Amino acid sequence: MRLASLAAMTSRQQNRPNPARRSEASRQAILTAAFDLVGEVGYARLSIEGIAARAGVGKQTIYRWWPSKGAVLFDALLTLAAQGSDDATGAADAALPDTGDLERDLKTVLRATVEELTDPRLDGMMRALSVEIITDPALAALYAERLDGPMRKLKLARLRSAQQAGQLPQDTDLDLAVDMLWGVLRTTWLDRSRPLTAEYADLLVRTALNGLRGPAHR
Amino acid sequence: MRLASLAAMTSRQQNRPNPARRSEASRQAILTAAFDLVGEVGYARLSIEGIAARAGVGKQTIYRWWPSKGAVLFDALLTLAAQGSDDATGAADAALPDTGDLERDLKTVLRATVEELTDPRLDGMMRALSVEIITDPALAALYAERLDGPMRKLKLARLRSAQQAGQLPQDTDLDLAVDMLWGVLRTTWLDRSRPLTAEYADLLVRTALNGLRGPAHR
Amino acid sequence: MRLASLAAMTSRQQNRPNPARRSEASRQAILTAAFDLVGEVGYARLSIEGIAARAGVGKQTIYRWWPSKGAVLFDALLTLAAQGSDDATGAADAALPDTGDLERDLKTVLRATVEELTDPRLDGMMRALSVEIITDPALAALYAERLDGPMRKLKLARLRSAQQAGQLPQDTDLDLAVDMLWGVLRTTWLDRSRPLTAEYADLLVRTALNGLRGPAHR
Amino acid sequence: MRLASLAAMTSRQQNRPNPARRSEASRQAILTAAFDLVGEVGYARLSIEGIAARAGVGKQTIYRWWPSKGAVLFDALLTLAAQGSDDATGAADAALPDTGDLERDLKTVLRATVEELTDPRLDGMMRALSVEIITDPALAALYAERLDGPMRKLKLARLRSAQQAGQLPQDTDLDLAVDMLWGVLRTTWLDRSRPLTAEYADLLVRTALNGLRGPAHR
DNA sequence: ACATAATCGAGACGGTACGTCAGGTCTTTTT
DNA sequence: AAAAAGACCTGACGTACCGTCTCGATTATGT
Repeated sequence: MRLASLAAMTSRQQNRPNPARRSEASRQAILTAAFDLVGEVGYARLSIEGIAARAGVGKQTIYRWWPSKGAVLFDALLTLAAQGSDDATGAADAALPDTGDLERDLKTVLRATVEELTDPRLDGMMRALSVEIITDPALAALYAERLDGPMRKLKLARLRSAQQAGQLPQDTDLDLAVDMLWGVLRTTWLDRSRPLTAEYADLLVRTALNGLRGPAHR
Repeated sequence: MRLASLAAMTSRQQNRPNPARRSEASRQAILTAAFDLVGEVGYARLSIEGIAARAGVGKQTIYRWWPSKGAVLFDALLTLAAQGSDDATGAADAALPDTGDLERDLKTVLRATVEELTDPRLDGMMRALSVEIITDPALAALYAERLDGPMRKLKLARLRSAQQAGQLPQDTDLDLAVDMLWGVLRTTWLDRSRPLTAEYADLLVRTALNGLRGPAHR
Repeated sequence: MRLASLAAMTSRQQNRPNPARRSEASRQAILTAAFDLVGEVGYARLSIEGIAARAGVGKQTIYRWWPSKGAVLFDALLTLAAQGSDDATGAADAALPDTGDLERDLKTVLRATVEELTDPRLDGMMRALSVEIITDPALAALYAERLDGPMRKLKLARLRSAQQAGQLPQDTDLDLAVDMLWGVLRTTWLDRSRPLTAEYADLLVRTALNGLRGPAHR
Repeated sequence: MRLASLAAMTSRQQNRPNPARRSEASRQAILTAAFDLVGEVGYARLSIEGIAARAGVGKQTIYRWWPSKGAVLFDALLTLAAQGSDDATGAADAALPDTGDLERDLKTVLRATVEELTDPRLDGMMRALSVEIITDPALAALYAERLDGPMRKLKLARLRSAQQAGQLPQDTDLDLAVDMLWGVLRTTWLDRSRPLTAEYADLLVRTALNGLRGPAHR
């Protein structure tokens, strides 16, 4: 899916502005302001006016380019993720660690996720985005495609590799497997039902792999 | 925990009103209006003013007894749940089915949950409440104690019964087990990442019990 | 006019309460609270609820006996005036000073009025009552009859005495004369257009008596 | 005094809005609505919300430009007066009639004032404004400067002219003279103590000029 | 002397309006 | 032509009081 069709999904405006004349400085300022503010005041008190004021930008500049508060947030995270990836050799080549030991690799990755969710800035941002996703199916679809999708691909790739190595059965539903690992983590984080620690990540990986009935003697 | 301490957690007001003089008719009208409206207009467009108008009640009567929109929603669901339980022999005696066959029983229960989440009225209500819980830690605690807590107790009881019957290992983390069943279901529902069907429920139960590595030869 | 007919004018209630059972303590408390509060917070922020709270009285006790905020204020001033008169030999016998020298006597009385209007408590009270009178014709009539009326009688009596003594022409409109003295004073006070001083009172009396054209050579 | 300093007196807001971008249409609509409503429902039931609704304007647009209900009323009257003056040769050139006969001229003017106060719309408006002036000293000052002030100047000019013509003594306090004529009229009107007629105006002028002691033989 | 009925304090209730905040649109001026 | 600025209409917020209405808990007779 290319940018044009994405814009079609995102935008509700008739007289589409000309992206070529867009001010990159304003775009960056808005995204940064949104990210900072959601970390400072939380989702509930985040306002478009606040973002505009913080970014030193007219409100219309936001409304011109984004259809909703959630879209700005979404874009902020997307940009952030892209910048993060740029540190490495590029997003396309990114992959989860594959040492051959599935359990060890999963623990590594889930520990990293736990750490991210513990950062208060990312916590605020992710919660805000979660709210938007729950509320707005269109944004949820966008999220699934642009943010969650690429990540899920990497996860599935790692699991498929394990499947090919005979460490997972051929008939395992890999999408469900992803949910059973990262989905459970996400629920626990959203509900704050237990502290997110490395130990919890480890336990989660072990239990998901072995099942509730426990490890078989292999 | 008794009502007094619950009220202490819920209320932020100084001059606490006298619950003895509370109008039960208004309380019911507000809860019903909130439940109906969240189903009709969705969470984003739900307003206290709207609830008050629909219920034929002054705004102050809502603010007098609930600290936030989320608390009203929460109470609406709680009341609904209580009424639901009253249909049977009473909430106290409620228990999950226990035929001795854990897998079968879990499938029964998760299928029922799937059905509930498919009802558009409950869907709207639960999404609204989820948003509030994500946003407001105080409400999350209340939710954990009053709504999720009792349900979780029943789930844990069923799992413990299986543990005692030797169908689950003694060292299984039962709280994690609950998250691995219902938490995954909740994530899938929140993200709308796949259709919620009875088959999905069955697959989920099977996978969670056996683990991603698949069933062992026992 | 007796109390019964006054009550008939004042009250709008159907089931008239029994005055014999009325709590004198509450009545006093309400009147005092009203008087104190109007001095403290001014007319704009004076509320029935505030009076009730300050008086330690239920709101209904106010609504039962007075038809409006203005009526309470009016009653407070009336009671106060009555108590003031009781210090002397009684309201009925009260009279303005009559030394035979009209100008001197008028100056004495107007200086006293100036002093009263300078007291912040009476100032607040009188302003509040003025507002009510301007707004509510019924209350204005009541005021004219019960408060302004008796005072005006005394003033007219003093002027008539001067008339009989040949100090004022027979055809002088005495009501207008009263307005020309006390009415001008009231306007100046209401508008705060100049400081109210004894000198001003003197000047006013002199000018009103002699006319703008100045004293004739008699 | 220029507009800037007037605004400084009137406004209590921090982030002063930019008057250059003000909507003249909204301003007119608000003033007209206020004037009409005060005539229809009276001062007591006049509300900012009502004015906004009638004017088809957001409440904030009123709060942005006026500090209080009274200020709106005040402005409405001011605008009306300005429009009234524009019918003639302009406000600057306005002057009271000066035929050389002071008594005749004063009677003419006071009769006109009587007529104005008899118009129910102006009556309602003026009563409302009077209430605000009594209550709010800041507004009283504004009134004294912007509405009463200019009128008083004209009155004083006419009286000074009479003084120079030898029709009034040099030492007459002209401000007091104004109060003795228009102030008495105002009191009578506010209290509704007698019907306002042309005859009353004539009597008032005669009595004020000649004094209560009556005309001297000149 | 006691039953009876009304007043009392208290305050919850359905309302209206307050003054504020933000949403999303529109217009003006600057870059 | 986009951007900064911000006025505009709209709608909801949470609060303060309005005047009415129930609640027990005192009185205060009147048989």
